[in-house]
Amino acid sequence: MRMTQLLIPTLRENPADAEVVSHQLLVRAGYLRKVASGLYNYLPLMQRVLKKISQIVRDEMDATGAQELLMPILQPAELWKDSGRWEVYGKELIRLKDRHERDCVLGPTHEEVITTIAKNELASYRQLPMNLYQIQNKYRDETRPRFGLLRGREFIMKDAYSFHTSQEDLEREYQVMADAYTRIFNRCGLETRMVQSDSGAIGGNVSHEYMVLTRIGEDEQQSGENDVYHCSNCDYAANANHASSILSPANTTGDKSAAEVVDTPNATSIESLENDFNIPATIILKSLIYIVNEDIPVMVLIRGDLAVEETKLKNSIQDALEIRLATDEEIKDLTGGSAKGFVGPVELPKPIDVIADTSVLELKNFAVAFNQVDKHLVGVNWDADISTPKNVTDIRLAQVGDTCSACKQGTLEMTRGIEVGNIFQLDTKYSKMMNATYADEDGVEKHFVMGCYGIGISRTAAAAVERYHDDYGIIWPLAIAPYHVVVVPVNTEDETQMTLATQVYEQLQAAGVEIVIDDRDARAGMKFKDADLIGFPIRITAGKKAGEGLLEVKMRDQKESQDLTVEQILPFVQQQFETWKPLQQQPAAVG
RNA sequence: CGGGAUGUGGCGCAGCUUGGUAGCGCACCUGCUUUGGGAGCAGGGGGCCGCAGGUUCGAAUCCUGUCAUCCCGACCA
Repeated sequence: MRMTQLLIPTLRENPADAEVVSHQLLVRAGYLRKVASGLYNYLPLMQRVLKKISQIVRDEMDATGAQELLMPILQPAELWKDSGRWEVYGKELIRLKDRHERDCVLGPTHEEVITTIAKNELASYRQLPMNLYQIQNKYRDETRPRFGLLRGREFIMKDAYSFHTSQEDLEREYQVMADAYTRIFNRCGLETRMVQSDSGAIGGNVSHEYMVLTRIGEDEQQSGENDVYHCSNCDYAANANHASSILSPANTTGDKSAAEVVDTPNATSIESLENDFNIPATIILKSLIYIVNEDIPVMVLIRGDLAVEETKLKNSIQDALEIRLATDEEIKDLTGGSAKGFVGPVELPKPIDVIADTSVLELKNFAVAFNQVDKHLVGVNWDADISTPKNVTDIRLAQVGDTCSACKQGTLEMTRGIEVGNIFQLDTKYSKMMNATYADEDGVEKHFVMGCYGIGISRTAAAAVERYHDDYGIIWPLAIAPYHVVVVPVNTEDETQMTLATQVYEQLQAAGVEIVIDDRDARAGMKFKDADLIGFPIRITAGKKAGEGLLEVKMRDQKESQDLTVEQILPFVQQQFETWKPLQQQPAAVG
């Protein structure tokens, strides 16, 4: 294509409303324009990148035997009421009414629709297993869209759904998908890590996320990244909302002491107890009150130095849709006049359900508040002073340095990553809710065992920019670049340069190379700046040495350039395709 | 949904405190000179100053309301 005919509106300055690098660069380089908060026009360059990524996804999905179809964005509310998610999904679900006042939704995902297809069209075990996928726009009414394409209200996603007769077959397909995902991201040039995760609103048992690893360790500004914990010894990796760990034991030596009351004026925090009253955080029993579904109070017990992981907590409470910390007034009401910092599981006016983290069981001679302001009990022991909690589970946020719960040898480290894919074992959650069944060998109707597998197409593009850029602009991996090559005639009025540039342009184009000729009557500096900003992997310049028949070839990710003749150009470019290897990351085994 | 900020040609911003007929840089159009890292000179076009009320002889500027956008938090594929 000729640059003069392309819509590539580059900007000299960063847009004022873009915070993260991928957003800034995609707007500046002419890929993206905002329509409204969280909604974007994908300009021609962006569309080409999205098509590249989509095609890689299609190739690999098709290679596994999955079949592509397309389901509607606009869906009837009935389906969502059938699955129960009309109530569960919350405000992120975009709901609207049609002219007949019928409730509708814009699909954030398509489990309901696909399960209906299975229900209606798959009648026999002979048709199973089956894996169906689509690449489609998705809608989520984010409370706060931000980070450009990393969290929009509309995004493009590949979503696949598989149907099976058994858990074993689901697990087989799950591994097939895990391997396909690794190949997909490798081909996109992205290093990913598969991590265990919480399955959230999608539901189900086992789930993993694919994270593009970005910065390591630095405490920089957020950019749509998540914390990823991984083991220094084995290949265990998990999202913060799922990571488990083995704690270094607290001080549990010594004889049991007798409990006594101490005055702790104004000790409303763990730090205060530690600093002002010399009570180590590791022997404090921290008590928090959460309100579940705006209704039911729950007391949460955890060791003083640890933090509650709220997703884990929510998952441990049956039917919990929403949880939050109690307000000061609620604390006062529930504890008979106590206040933050002095809440405890003893001497409550009315009993409150208690959920304890596993960390509290081994506490000995510990300190605890008992709903008396400015007082704590110390030297407390389970059973002797307080009955041991019955509802004990892992609800804590893992800490860097904790012992790995998988291999029990390594320690947990943390890195940051952008989630670009996820895979779930749904089991029979949706098929049961929507009563989707098939006839098995005995003629008995059984619920489909299901899996679902997502890849954020638009998010993957943004993640690639986050991962591959420099001060001058984007550095696309060859496989997902909008064009492979840009030819820059330094001076369009110089006939020698233009002739040579045109010759190369036509030759490469004829050979199937995706190429742009920058035929704008502009200064060389501007063309170079734009080429760097846009991120063409290969730049060919027809300049000073055009008279000698030489062109300057430079790779976007390298500093040096070399001079080649017209005859040498095509072999050189073809060599780049051959030597540009997708990452050779090995697929992970699903644990 | 809580806290904070901002809305002025396509983009980035000044002007607002102290009301008086809207300005700068980039981009755009014309001409000339330039042509290897975002050129120079000359000329030119484009703005209901987010929107709606109000105060005033007069409002981008002051007041009220409203909408939108962004940041922090809560939430999250």
